[in-house]
Amino acid sequence: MKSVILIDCNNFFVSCERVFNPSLEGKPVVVLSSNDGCVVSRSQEAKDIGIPMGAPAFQWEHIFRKYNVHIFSSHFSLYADMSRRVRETVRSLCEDSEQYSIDEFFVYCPDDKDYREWCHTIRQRIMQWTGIPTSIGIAPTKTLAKIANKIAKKNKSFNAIVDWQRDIQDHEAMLESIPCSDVWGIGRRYARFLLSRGIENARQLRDADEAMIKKNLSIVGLRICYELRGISCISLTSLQAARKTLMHSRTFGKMLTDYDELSQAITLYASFAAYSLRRHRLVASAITVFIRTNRFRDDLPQYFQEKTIAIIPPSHNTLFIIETAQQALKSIYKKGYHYAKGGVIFTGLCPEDAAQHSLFPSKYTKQHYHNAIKAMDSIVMRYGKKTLYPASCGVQRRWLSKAALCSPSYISSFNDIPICHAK
DNA sequence: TCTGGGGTCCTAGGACCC
DNA sequence: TCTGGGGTCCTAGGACCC
Repeated sequence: MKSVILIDCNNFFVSCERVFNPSLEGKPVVVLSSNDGCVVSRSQEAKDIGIPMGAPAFQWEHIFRKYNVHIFSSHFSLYADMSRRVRETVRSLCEDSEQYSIDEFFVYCPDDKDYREWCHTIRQRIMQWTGIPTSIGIAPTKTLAKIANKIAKKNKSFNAIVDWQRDIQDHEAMLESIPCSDVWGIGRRYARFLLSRGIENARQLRDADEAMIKKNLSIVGLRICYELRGISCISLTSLQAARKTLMHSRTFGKMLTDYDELSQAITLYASFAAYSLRRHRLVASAITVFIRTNRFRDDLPQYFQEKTIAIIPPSHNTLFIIETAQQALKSIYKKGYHYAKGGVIFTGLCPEDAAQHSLFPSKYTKQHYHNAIKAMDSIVMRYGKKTLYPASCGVQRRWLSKAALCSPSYISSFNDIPICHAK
């Protein structure tokens, strides 16, 4: 039987902060979502205090103070770069690997050997080359590898590596101890449904009636049952699938009522997203703009609306895209609401060199527009995002998201490079 | 006062075609 | 009075993930 190995970075965002600030070791640390809203990463010490995932920061402030919790805003460019370093390290050791998320990697092994020694080497090298601690699960299927990984994280006696076949003696008892909601692919809705049918744990889910599962949890649920039995249904996709959507959205730093301010925000997001398209060498064939009020404020009238407009011909030209985005916003904006969040979503992505040309080209397909965008990008690349931007993005930007507690740009800004003092 | 952002996959149903 | 059937494509909505 073949094996799947899941390498998972421990408390990834917190671990990234610790690499550059070792004094945080052993202390409770949390990283907040953008706009400093919710807790999205916790050190073990923070978990031990009882701070849950997703905790709204403002509700937990007194706990943060009481236990002297170190708090950081999300620093995504830093985490993305650290993720790239871990990926390169994994690739240096594993031929067949797949990056599943920013902090997880599946590795495929051709036969059923004892991989523990090798996994120790992988952990050690990732730690040595990147400073990021990891946990590893080994099993016949991805779903079981996820479970093995979870056991490795929870139970320190395994030394961070668990082989489902070799290290777990009583598989029935182990599966019975795992609630359905802890199984990969079973979310809140499905867990509630399963519970209503008397299916409480992974063992019962594994043995559940197939027709009933397929009918209510679709083919996805049935695959999970098979995977729990050790029959692999979720294959390893070592080739990076083409991206299908690209989105940029933010909660505003304050609620907006004014159309001009809202338009500035949407324009800025659209220009960031267009830049992202160009970096990925993609063009989009449609843009969706959405705006919404604060869903937690039931004392205020609620409004959510979105509008999709085709981009013909498909483009990544910032000027064309912001013109289209503004047109979309105009059609959905309603006066009198307090807007809390907005964004743009690109769909119908295709590689820039494979895009369909239009019979009636827009003015933006002309060469001097390409040249202008190219010049803008090179200035931004060299001097940073804040040096040059369309005037319609606004200058004051009182609506910008909060990120008050962001760590320095250790690896992307010369001014922030850490300095070591030898004694 | 303050509650994230960015993705994927599956299904049902309608439009359309022959 | 009698009014096909099967296939594909697209989209919206719902579920999930980290």
